[in-house]
Amino acid sequence: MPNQGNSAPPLRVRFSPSPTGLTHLGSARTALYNFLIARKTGGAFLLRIEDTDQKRYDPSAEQDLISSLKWIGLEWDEGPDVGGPHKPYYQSQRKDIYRKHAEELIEKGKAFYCFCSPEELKVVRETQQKRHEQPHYSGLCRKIPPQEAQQRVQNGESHVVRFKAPKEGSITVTDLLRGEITVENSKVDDMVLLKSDGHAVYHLATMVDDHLMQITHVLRGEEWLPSLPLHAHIYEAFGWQQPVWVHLSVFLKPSGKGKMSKRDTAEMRLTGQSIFMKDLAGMGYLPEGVTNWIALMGWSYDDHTEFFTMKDLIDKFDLAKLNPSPAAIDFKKLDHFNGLHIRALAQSELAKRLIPYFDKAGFKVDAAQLAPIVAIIQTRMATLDEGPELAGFFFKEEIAVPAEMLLGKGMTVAASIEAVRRALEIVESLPEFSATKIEEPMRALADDLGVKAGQLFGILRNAVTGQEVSPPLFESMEIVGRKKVVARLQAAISKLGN
RNA sequence: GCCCCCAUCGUCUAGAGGCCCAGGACGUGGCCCUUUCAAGGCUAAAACCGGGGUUCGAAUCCCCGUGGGGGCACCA
Repeated sequence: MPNQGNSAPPLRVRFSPSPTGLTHLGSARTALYNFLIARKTGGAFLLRIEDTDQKRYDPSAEQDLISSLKWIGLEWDEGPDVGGPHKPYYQSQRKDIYRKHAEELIEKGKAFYCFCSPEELKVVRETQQKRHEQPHYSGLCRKIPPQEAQQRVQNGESHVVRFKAPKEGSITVTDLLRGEITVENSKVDDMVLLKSDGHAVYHLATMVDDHLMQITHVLRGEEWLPSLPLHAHIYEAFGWQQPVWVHLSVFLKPSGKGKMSKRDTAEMRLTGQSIFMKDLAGMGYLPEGVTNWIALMGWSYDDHTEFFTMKDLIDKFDLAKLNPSPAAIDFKKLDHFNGLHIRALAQSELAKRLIPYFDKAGFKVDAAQLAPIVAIIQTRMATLDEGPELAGFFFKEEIAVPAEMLLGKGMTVAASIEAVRRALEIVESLPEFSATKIEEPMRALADDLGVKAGQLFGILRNAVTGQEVSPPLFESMEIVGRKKVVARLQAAISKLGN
């Protein structure tokens, strides 16, 4: 659908993760969609760190988060590291703001102080569960007269602030992807807004921040859908206008059965797959490939277009084409997209990105050395770490090739030796050692020997590259260079002779 | 147990009542190209969860069932 002149108004959106572990695919996609719609509409994308749970907050997770988002090319207009008009962007530093808002709600009679201890609460919850009821707050402290509650707070009694959820009637909230959702108010619990340590809980902190930071659209995970009615009530209690709610579907494990558990992710990493951005980067996936892949899990453009650069995505992304149903992750498809983006890379760029992988495999190479090689391996890689597997032989001084690999298909030892010997003669006598100049006499040699070209080339491939599977033979020979080819063929002859 | 969401090939999806005996992509099989492996081209198999409505007509709307997913904390 082409944009008809009067495009969408600029949206203010945010990604607000809680850094408690490594950044995974699901978070990355939520961040990506937020970023895309901000850029698309010329709006703003903010990053806000939800670190009100001091027990779970992990600074290294925050580092991982920032680097993961940057890796796929996301930039934020406001956030912890770049600042902005609504700072601070750490919820732990906004404690006073939340306290003030909690008090405002108490004054309005929309919240109350609760002095129930966690132990008491636990007992109530357990009996409710035994009775097969949805666990909910008993309502005990709701009845305490405000003055008395105020007094107890002033006396230093440990307390929390709870939302006074309406108990009559029902509430209808609208989600962009799912339409109207109506829930009985009796199902909305008196959730804790402010913990006894003075920190706000998500339900308060996020609503307050989204309002204060003038967020127009909330794109968040589907796991928040059950608390949407609560959130709508909180907005109403403050008298604020709600943002547009968009709940993105969750990612399911490859089997499609449930979302990834801690154990699943651990097992997956053992098999060389991972849902963590950090791992994906190390495994040789391109940020372009990963981005393309996750963008299409839950969003689509049309029937034919599947290859997207970030620029394309910004151009084409549209909230209206979001899909509400959960999606199973498929790593085969990642490989496909990654291959597509590897092939779309300029050769010089590919060479540059390949260097660290050769390095890791123990090959000291530079971009100039890699240049001719890239040309013949570019279509042969799904991930960058396949580079050294495919082309490591170019940089080895010696290659060890077992004798049985040097035997031509259906050929005797003697015939194989003869073939290599004759090929060696050609290699040594060629005036110009280039791929095109090598091929012709080698084909003639095969004819002369009475063997198929494939039989001869097979022996030579194994002798020169040490691999059954390699880039094209003659191009490889040219790059390896005459001197080394001669040495490797001589080594093959002596190996066969023993 | 209770609440909510979702439901098209194995997977990601197109489909907003007739364009659909359902299209694309990944994966899988076959063929072509080819010195191996890829890439590329062609091709095949493969789906509207079930039942009721509404309608001249339903993959598309409604209801029920079933299945799947998510949630029920002083975590986010």
